[in-house]
Amino acid sequence: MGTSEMSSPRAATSSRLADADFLARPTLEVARSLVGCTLLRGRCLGRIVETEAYTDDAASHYVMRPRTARALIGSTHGLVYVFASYGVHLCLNFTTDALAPGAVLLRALEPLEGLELMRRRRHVEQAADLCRGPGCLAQALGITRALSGASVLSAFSLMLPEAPVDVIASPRVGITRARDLPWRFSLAGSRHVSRPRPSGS
DNA sequence: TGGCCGATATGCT
DNA sequence: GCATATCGGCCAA
Repeated sequence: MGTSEMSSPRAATSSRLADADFLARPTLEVARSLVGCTLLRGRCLGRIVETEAYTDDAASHYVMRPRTARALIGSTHGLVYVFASYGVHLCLNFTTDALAPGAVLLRALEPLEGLELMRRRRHVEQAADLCRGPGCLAQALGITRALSGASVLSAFSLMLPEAPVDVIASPRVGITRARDLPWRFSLAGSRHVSRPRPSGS
C-alpha cells in the first residue's frame, strides 16, 4: 500500500466531474451516489467509501441545531457545512436537495494521494487510520470551521466513479434519535469503512 | 450562567 | 466490546 501515492495513475482525471445538479438531487440519492466518488482537496485525494444522509428527521441538525446549521436552512444545496462533534472533532457535510433541507455527512475515505500530508495532520502512520471516521477524515483533509458555508464545488473537486458501485445501506452511527432509518451508505467490502462495520461486508 | 447532551475517537479489557 | 475524555451548542432559570 505504501507506493500508491506515487505510482497511482490519475484515473480520476479522466472521470466526469460532478456538477451543481449532482448535489441538488434528493438527499438519499446524493448520499448513495457519493459513495465511490473521488474527492480532491488540495493535494489530498480519496475515494468516498461511507456517507450518511440527514434531512428533516429527528437526528438532523436542521431539527437539532437550527441556530448553527444555517447552511441547512432555506433549501440551500451544494454548500459545505462543518460542525464540531463532542467539542473537538470536526465533521464535514455537503448540503443537498434544491427543494428540501438535507445534508450528507462524509464518514470515511480510502486515501489515494497526499498520504504524507494526511499523516502529518493526523499524527498516525497507518493508511487505514487516516480517514476512517468523520473526525479523522476532516482532520486528514485539513478542514476547518472557516470552510463552512463555502461552495462545495469551489472548495473540492468531486469526480464520479467510472464503474457501477456496490453500496450497502445500514442504520446511521452514533445517534440517539431516528435510529431505525437505514441512511448510512458504505462501499461493499471496503476496509476503509468506519466502525461499527455494517453487517454483510 | 450552569447543566445536560451529543452525527466521536481512542485505549484498554 | 466498553469506558471515558472533552467542549460546543442549546435551553432553563
